Amino acid sequence: MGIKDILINTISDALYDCAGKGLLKVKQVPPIELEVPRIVEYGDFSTNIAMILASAEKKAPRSIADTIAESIRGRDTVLARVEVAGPGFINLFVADEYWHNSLRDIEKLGDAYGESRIGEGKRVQIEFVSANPTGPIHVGHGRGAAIGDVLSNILKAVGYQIVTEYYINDAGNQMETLGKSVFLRYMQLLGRDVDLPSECYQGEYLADIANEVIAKFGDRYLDTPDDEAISDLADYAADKILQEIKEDLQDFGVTFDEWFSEKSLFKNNKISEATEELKKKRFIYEKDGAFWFKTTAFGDEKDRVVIRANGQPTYFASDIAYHKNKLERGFDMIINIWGADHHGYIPRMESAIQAFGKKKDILRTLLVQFVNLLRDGQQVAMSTRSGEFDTLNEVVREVGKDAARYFFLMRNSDSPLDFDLELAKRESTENPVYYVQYAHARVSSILRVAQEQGLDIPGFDDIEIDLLSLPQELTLIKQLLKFSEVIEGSALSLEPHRITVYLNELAGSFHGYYNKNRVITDDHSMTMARLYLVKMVKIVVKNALGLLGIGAPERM
RNA sequence: GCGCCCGUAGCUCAGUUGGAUAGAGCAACGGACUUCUAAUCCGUAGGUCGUCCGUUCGAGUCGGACCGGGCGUGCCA
Repeated sequence: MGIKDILINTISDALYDCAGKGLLKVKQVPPIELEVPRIVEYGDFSTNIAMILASAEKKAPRSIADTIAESIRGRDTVLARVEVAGPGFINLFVADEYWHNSLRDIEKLGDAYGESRIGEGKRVQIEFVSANPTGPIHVGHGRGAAIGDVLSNILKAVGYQIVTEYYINDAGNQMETLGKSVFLRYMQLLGRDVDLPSECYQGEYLADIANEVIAKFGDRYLDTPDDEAISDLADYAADKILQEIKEDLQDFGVTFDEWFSEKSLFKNNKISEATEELKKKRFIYEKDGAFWFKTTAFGDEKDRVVIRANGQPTYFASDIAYHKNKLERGFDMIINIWGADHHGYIPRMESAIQAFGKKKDILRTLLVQFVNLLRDGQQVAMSTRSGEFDTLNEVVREVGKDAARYFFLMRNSDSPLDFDLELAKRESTENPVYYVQYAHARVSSILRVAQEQGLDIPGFDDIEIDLLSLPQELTLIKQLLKFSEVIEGSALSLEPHRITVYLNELAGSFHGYYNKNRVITDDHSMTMARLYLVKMVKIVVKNALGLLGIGAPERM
């Protein structure tokens, strides 16, 4: 049981006690809210319960608070002090002893410290990146990749069963365009005088692919019918590009459990199955020669075409079939991580989910705002079309995997991200990723020196825990013990950046403590106590960095 | 026009389910290395939380209007 639950029980018991003695009228205890006050003087936790009860009790909040506080003081609790303050807050000060003893959990759990079971083994599918195999992935995809990857780590840590998935858009118009682009490059390389129209992909990587095709198959596509050549070259290029995408992601520390092909939906008739089902359910109707999904029935602003007048299904049709497939796989939750430019599709997908008879909140969509890549203060243009872009791979090579991941994870995904390449490269105090890693390296160094001096790194039972009584030490301990709660909050809100924010704070506390206090001194008992504390810091920093997929270096 | 996201210190951003005196980093200024890692720390300065109304004991947080920025608003993907 966490400290919050313990305290909620305490308060609840006190309320019943007061009611029993006739001091309060309350019959049913309302939900008790516990907050962590911003100001240390207001205690470790604070409750507004007296203010909530005021109107029902017809008494001043402060007088109710006094009554409750008195009752709490009379009980055997983990509290050192209970105070009534302000308009009627009850401030609770947890005894140092409780915090000290809780360190044992960190030691005992080690690598598993921070994990929990709130996910109850529920099955969650999380789809991210899903970039079209028409070009290398760029930094925008990188942000989605980092967020999706870390989110899945976090959800696993709190007890969900996770399947990560990449949806490959290997069908539809963009494949045609890809094939055509490669074909034209191919012809150019073989000396034919053809232009590459602006609607084609312009990137140089397509010339590389065309060169490969020449090396493998010579000029044979000059004599095959255009349709066939384009189709073959599209397949060839898409495979090749997808391989490169996989490699880029791997270098970035991101792998997927499943690679789901859009083409497979067509092959297995899944598109027509899905649309037929919706027709039967009367969610699809015909108008102007096309078939429309009645998304307005679920609150969308207008109905959407699923099959064009020319008989071709739209991208939306594939997505409906894909999500139907996700539902059939029986997940308890489906998470989509999309670029913010796709926000208009959320009502559409929610409509599809509901049309298949599920609640729309089984689907949770995370919108990731754009990355502004800066180099020397200048914004770098990103467009696959124009051929000018900064690929994820280039960024990872330039700043390293750790810095890239950390930068992508620093901010709420709701906010656009300024990614300054120069800053991320700098090995200095301005660069936040080093700040955190340095904390880990420092702890490691202390432990190393201790061992070199023949000291055994102590366990809980080897030390006098009371010696850790400095305010800075208690702050540090409380922060360490907050870790599980941070992970849970991060999981429930789908906000991985909370981990980076937490890590930054924790590293700050540690650096401050380190600079003011020596761990290894002539005082053997104190040395052992502090070595223990520092070891706990190491565990938490390492676990947190592990969730982020960032290295925890022993030395820097 | 309509829809979604954002607006907090000079800059980049945190801010849990509404709580008491709004936080951090960078930049600026001033300090701390015969010491377990100075990739660090300490201090100073910096704010009408875009504006206005509302909800309430209490609003950066909830609601409405407006202003500013981003992105959507295809029988493209």
